[in-house]
Amino acid sequence: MFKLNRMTDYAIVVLGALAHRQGEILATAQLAELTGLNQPTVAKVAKTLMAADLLETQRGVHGGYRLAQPAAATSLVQIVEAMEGPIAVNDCVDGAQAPCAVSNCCFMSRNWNRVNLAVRNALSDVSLEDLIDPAQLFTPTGHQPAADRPASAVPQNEILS
Amino acid sequence: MFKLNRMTDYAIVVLGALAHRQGEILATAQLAELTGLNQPTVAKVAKTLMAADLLETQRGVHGGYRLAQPAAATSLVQIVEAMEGPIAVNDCVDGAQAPCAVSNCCFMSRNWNRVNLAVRNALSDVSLEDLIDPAQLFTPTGHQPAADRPASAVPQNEILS
DNA sequence: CTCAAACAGGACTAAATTGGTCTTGATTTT
DNA sequence: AAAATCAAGACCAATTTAGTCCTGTTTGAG
Repeated sequence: MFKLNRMTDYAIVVLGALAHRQGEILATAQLAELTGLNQPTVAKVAKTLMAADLLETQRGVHGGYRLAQPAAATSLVQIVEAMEGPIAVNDCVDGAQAPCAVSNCCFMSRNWNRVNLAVRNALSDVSLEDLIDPAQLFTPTGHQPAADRPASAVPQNEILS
Repeated sequence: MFKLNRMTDYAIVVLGALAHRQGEILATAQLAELTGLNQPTVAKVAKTLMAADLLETQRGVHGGYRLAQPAAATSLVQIVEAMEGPIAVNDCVDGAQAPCAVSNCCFMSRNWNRVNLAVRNALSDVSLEDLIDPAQLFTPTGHQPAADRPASAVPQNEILS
């Protein structure tokens, strides 16, 4: 447990594909093909990443997405927070989405913040470039999408495996 | 996000109560009263903590639970792993519960393991004793359980807040 | 100027997970 | 023997997550 959402996994693969074709604008259909995800899923992920300014978009015919910044400049914590909201191991932590229900906040708060910061630092030390290996990624012989297998039996995130 | 389960929060409060009454054997009913949780919830949490050898039990009349080791010797990672299983930010990591679906494991595996280890270390650096403050915890004037409020509106984990 | 390709934004449904309760049985003390 | 207590697991409800779809807007090509 303590696992990232599947959508976050997808985001990393999509960003990886864009990093591999550095600077190019890729449409969701192309990204879907490169990553093995379905096009609507790619679109959803891209929308979320747009809201966090991790992607730039070009609308209209021949539109698509490209990285807003180099892969080396994008840290894992940016991606995770883009997809899942602020890192907050519980509601006692600064930045948690649900506010403390009791007005004089948790007496453990200081310690939880310490834990939270440590976790956050662990993620910020890793860049998108660190995470992907462009040489092996998104090549024809690499990974095959689960196109011919029942969708229920094979979750899409196995492409990360 | 990246949040601990509510059950893990409960576990910490229960362990905190036991740490406060160091060495004493407390029944689930007593723990429920001290923590503001319901007795069945305490029982469920205690069962899980038993399975991870974080508690010792005494059955029969005047039975109950006590810490299996001092609070300073119990790290947060032990508690989290007891309640949620091994720390695994995704399935590409050693120790993940779902195995890699592709046989030659993820090419990102090495990097994910690095991330995972960093997160795990962040949790192992904090002991149960660090986390709780016995002086303020479980005193009559401390926190009042959400007894008179509708259960649906107020999740039990606000006691951590 | 019109059409088609592509993104924007959000609503919606289904599936999976989590949280909480309950029941039945075993153990120990009085 | 009875009462108090834990053991183990089944079970349902609530929440969260994943995935799909629809309607609108923008842009380039013909």
